[in-house]
Amino acid sequence: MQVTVQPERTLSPLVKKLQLWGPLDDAAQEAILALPHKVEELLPHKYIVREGDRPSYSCLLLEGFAFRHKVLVDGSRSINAIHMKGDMVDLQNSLLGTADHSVQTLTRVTAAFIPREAIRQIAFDVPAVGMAMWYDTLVDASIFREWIANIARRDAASRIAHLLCEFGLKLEAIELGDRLSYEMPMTQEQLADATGLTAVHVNRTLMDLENRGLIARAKKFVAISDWKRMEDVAGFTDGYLHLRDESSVLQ
Amino acid sequence: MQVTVQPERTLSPLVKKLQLWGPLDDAAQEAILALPHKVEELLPHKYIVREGDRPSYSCLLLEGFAFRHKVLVDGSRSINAIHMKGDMVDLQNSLLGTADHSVQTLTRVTAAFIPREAIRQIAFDVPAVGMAMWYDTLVDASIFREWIANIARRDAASRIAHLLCEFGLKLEAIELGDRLSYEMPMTQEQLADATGLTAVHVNRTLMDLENRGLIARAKKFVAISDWKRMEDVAGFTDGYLHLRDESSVLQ
DNA sequence: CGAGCGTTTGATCGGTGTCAAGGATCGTGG
DNA sequence: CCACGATCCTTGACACCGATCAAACGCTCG
Repeated sequence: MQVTVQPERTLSPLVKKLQLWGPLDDAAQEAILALPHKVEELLPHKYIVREGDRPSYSCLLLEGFAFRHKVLVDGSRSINAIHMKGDMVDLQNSLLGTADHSVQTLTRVTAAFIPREAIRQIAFDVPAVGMAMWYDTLVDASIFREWIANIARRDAASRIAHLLCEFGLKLEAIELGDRLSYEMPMTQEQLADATGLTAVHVNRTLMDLENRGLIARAKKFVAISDWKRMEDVAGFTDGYLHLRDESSVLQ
Repeated sequence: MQVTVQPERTLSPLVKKLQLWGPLDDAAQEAILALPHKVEELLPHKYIVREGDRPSYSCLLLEGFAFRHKVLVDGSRSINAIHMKGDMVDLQNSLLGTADHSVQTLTRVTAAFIPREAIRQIAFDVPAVGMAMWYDTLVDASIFREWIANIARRDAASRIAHLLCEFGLKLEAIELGDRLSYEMPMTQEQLADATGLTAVHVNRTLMDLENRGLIARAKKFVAISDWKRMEDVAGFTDGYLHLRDESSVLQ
C-alpha cells in the first residue's frame, strides 16, 4: 500500500470525532488533517484486520459501518463493537502489535489508512491530539464495560433495546442521523452475536418489541416510538458514552 | 487528602507493571518513582471510587486486590475487571472525568493516590511513560473484549475456567504467584457477578470442575491440576493479555 | 460462643437455544 | 426487466442450561 500526503479535508471526520471530547485549536486540527494516509473503498463483509495480523496502519472510517469481533474455538462469534464515521477502527490493534480480534466491514466503506508511526508521532508532538486519542480509547473501553453488563445481566429484550438506544445516540452525536429513526446496518444474526443471543431469539425479541409498541420496523429501518419507554426497557443511561462530560481532563 | 512527594521506591510496582509492555530507561523509571502521591490503607469491601464521582486522583494498587463494577437499575451487579498489584485502578475514571462505574476493594489494600494532573504531565513530558500508560489502557480494553466473548458465548464451566486461567496468568506475570496454585480472593457471589451467572450456579459449576479433576479447592485456595486440559475447557488462549507481544509500538 | 457471611444442596421454573422448514428480499447476470 | 440463487427473516415444536426459591450447614472473627 502506498502512503500519500493529502493536504485536503479528507480526515475531517476524525477532527470532528475527537472534538466530541473537547475543543481542539487550529494547530491541532491542521496537524490531524496533515496526517499521511491512503484512502480505500471496501466492499461489505470485507476484513480490515484479522486476528493474528500485525497491522502497521490504523484505519479511520470515513463512510459506512464496521464491527469488531472474535471467533471462539468452537466457531461461535462474539461482536464487541460497532463503528461508524470518524472512528479509528483499529487503533487498538495497531498499537498493541498483534491483533487480538478481527475488524470487518458491515456495509460498503470508505476508509483512510494511516501509518501507526504517524499516529504515535502526532500523539506526542501535539499533546492535545494525543490526549484526545487516549481519551477516545478510554471511551471505547467504557463502552466495552457497558456491553459486559448488558450481556451479563439484562434479558434479551433489554439487551437489544440497549443496543438500539446506543446506536441511535452515536449516530446523532456525529450528526449522521436521529436517535428516533435510522437505518440499522446489522442483520439479525449480527445483532445476535453482539448481544450473546441466537438469531432466532433476536427475531422473536424484535417482534416482541414491535408488538409492545416500542419500535417500528421496515426493511433495515428502525423507529423508536417512545424514547423514554425504550430507555426504561433497556435500562439505558447515556453516561457511559461520555458525550458532554464536563469534568474530563480535556475540558 | 494531602499530597506528598516521596522519593522512595513506593511506586516501583507501577514501574514493574509498565515494563511488562516494554523496557523503560532509567530516566523514565525515575520520573515514575518521583510522581507525587499519598499512600493509604483500605479495608476490604471499601469503595475507592463510586459511579458518578469526579475523581481527581488515580489509584495505584501496591498490595491487595480490587474490582470494578456497575450496578444496573434493577439492582443486579456486573463486575468487569479484577485488579492487583501494579494496576492503575481508576486511570480510566479519573481521566474520563465522571466515573461510569465503581471500584471497590476485594481484600485489605495498600494504595497510592496520584493526582490526575501529574499523570497527564508525565505522559507528555516523558513520552515513553505516556506510551506505556496508553498501552496499558489498551490492554485493559483487550481484556474487556475477551470478557464480552466469555460471557456472551461460553457456558458456565468455560466461563469460570477462563477466569481462573486469566487470574493465574496475571498473578504470574507480576511475580506474585503461580498459575497452577493460588489464593482466589473472590467469593462465589463475586465470581457470579464477573461471569454473568448466579452464585448458586457458580457453586455447582466449581464442584463440577472439581469432580472432573480439573481443579482442587481448599478454603480460598485453588489448584489447577492440568493446565492444558483447563485451557481446553476454558477455550483459553493468552494472546489477549498481550504479555510478550513482540510487535507492539513499544518494542 | 454466637452472629453473620459464605457455601452447599434440593426441587422446580422459565428463558433461550436448537433444529427444521418455509417465506421474503436482495443482488446479480442474462 | 425478469429470473434465479443466496442471504435473511419468520415460524413452530421441543430441549436444556442456568435461574429461582428455600433451607441447612460451616467457617471465621469478634
